[in-house]
Amino acid sequence: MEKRVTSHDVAELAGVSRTTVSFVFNDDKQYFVRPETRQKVREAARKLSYYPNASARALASNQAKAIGLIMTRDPHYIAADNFLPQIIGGLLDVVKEKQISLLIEWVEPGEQTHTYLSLTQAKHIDGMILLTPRFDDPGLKALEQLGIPCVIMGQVPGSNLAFVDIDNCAAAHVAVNHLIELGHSRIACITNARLSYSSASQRLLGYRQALVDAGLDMDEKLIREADFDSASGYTAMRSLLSSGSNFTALFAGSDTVALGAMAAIQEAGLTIPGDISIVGFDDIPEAAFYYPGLTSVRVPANEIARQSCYLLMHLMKGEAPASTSIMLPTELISRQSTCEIERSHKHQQGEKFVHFT
Amino acid sequence: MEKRVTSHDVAELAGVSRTTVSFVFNDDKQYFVRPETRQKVREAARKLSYYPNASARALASNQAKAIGLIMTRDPHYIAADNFLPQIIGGLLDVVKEKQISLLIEWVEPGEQTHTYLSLTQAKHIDGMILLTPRFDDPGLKALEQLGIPCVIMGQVPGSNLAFVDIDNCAAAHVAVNHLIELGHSRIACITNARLSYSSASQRLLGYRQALVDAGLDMDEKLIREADFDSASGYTAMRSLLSSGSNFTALFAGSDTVALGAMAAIQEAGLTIPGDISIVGFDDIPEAAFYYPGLTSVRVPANEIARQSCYLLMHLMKGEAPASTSIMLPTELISRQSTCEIERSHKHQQGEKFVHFT
DNA sequence: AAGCTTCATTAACACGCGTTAATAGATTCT
DNA sequence: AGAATCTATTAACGCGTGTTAATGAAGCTT
Repeated sequence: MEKRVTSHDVAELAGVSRTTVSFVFNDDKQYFVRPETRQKVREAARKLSYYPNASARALASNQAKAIGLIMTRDPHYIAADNFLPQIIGGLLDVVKEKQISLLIEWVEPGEQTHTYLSLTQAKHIDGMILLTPRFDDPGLKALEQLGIPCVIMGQVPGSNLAFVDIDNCAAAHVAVNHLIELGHSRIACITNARLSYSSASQRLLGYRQALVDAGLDMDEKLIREADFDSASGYTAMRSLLSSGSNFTALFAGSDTVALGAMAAIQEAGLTIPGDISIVGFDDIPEAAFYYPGLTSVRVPANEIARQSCYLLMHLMKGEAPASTSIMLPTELISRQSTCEIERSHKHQQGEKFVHFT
Repeated sequence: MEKRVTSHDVAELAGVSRTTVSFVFNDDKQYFVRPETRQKVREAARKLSYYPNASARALASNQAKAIGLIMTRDPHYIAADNFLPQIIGGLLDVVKEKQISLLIEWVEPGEQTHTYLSLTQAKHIDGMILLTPRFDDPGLKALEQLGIPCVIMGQVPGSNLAFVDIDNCAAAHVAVNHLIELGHSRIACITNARLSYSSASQRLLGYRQALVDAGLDMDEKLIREADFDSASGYTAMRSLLSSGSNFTALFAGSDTVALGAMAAIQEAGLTIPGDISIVGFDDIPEAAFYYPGLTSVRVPANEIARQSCYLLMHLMKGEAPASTSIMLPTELISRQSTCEIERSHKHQQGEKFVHFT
């Protein structure tokens, strides 16, 4: 069992005090260390392969140098979340640049308050990013009251916490309107999650408003709730198809759900977009490669992650950021899964498809 | 600025010493605390909403109570990794149960040794799980020498580190053999990543052996390297199609890559499996919903994650685990993307598809 | 009643580092 | 030359906890 190398050892080898070593390693501008001394310290550290102890550092400085990504859905659904890799990719980019660590945590329903407080009070992390919390999350108020640095990816009405989001309602409106402009009037909707998740209810709202604004009838029988994964989208579409209601288009709350729906449609012997046009949401990297290429609302996942991270770091520094709520733009990406309703009566076979991406 | 609540405060309120508080919070079996005293302490802690400081704890006990998931590919490709959510889901499950934290880190090529050492020596984490490191990762030797608790998801030849993996070569062999049994002899291959990743080279090896074992010709012109994402699979297939070589089946190193290839095939006006049969790898949750449903090798992602985590925790305790290398079984899941070669000459339109899942 | 054991609790030190106020040395100013 | 200023470095304390060896209390034996 080798003795651990401490700053004391480095100081000794370099012939300076521990304090100087600390100054060097923290690049303290305030206290000037002679370049020559600095060099000696660096070299001694290298020789001993010294790595400053993170816990001791955190304890002394009262900063964990870490942030947490907190997820509220349970691991089973996390596994089906095709959006997550993009988020993590974006986050990793920034935390690497800022030299801090990223913690990932899952909170059980009912345990929110405890988990949030325990994570921050225990100083495991300096701040947290909440990934799409639910409407009714009771922990949010606690976070707000205690003034804990926190950014929500998504929005929770009634909360004053900082957030980064897209305008789900408006984006859904655009998506559905696209279908309407193509001549569709019977448009089904499958949500991306249960409605206690704000993104799901917001997207549903946009769907409703688009129909209303276009003066179309709203048929509640054309609405289904899915549950994050493709399987639930598949089930929802089967239910729609067997319900007897007729429709010529679908607005899906996520690409993952849309994929399941597409499978159900094709399995039933119907064609896309010939019989049913589909618009998805998220524009995950795979959407362009689905068959047919899925028209979708591009959500700047990477940018959401990055902005959340930057915003959080501002809050952690105690700086008042320019804005505590950031809305990022979305864009409808048109591919082959949507077409004018007239075409639905034409023959669709042998059609060539061209990718837009 | 409120003063932080420490174990001292709790001790005071409960009328005991700080040591006793520590005993209570660590459920120390060795030192008996009277149930009555224990109760007093618990209540005092609750009243003050006391959360033990993680850094101080880590410093004093020399355990971070955290493990790290270390990824070697860069954020851009992490974003396209549909396998990741399953891994994270499985990991979260276990670490939650064991009451430890999960850190996620990305290491730059060239920085491996430094990053690994810094993470463990600095005691940010007690152990690490390396997600599919590359063949030539120089940091692995350092980890081995220092005896740092570490589990590899995947395999690196020449390393004695513990690992959890599937038999990539054998599984690929089975997958390709499936195509051969269906009568295919001209089978293309697109790897799931560059060959410096061991899973990619192992799967390619299985492909080669299957052809050899069946006495078929090996045509190097039918092999392409992809790069994790669907886009690279798409590009690879375009390259295959325009190369002039003819083939009636494809073995893709991952479902994500397979999806890109499928898009390229369909875009070229060819049908699956009519003109080209496809077998993927991973069996990600979406594979069943692709069009057509993708025949794939099921990799027990969740189980890999769980076993890795358990194994790592054994190593962290210093226990000698039953086995330091775990191989998990795979299974070929047959769906609609593969068929006998004879069918390729029949008319494929209007075919109904049935899902197996 | 003195000695021994068991049970419950505690005082005191250690963990490795950040940070402030103080010190010694070098330089400039009057 | 002496005082004042600046530069480079350090001694000493504190961060909040885990842990060991020691202490005291209580019960039991002889």
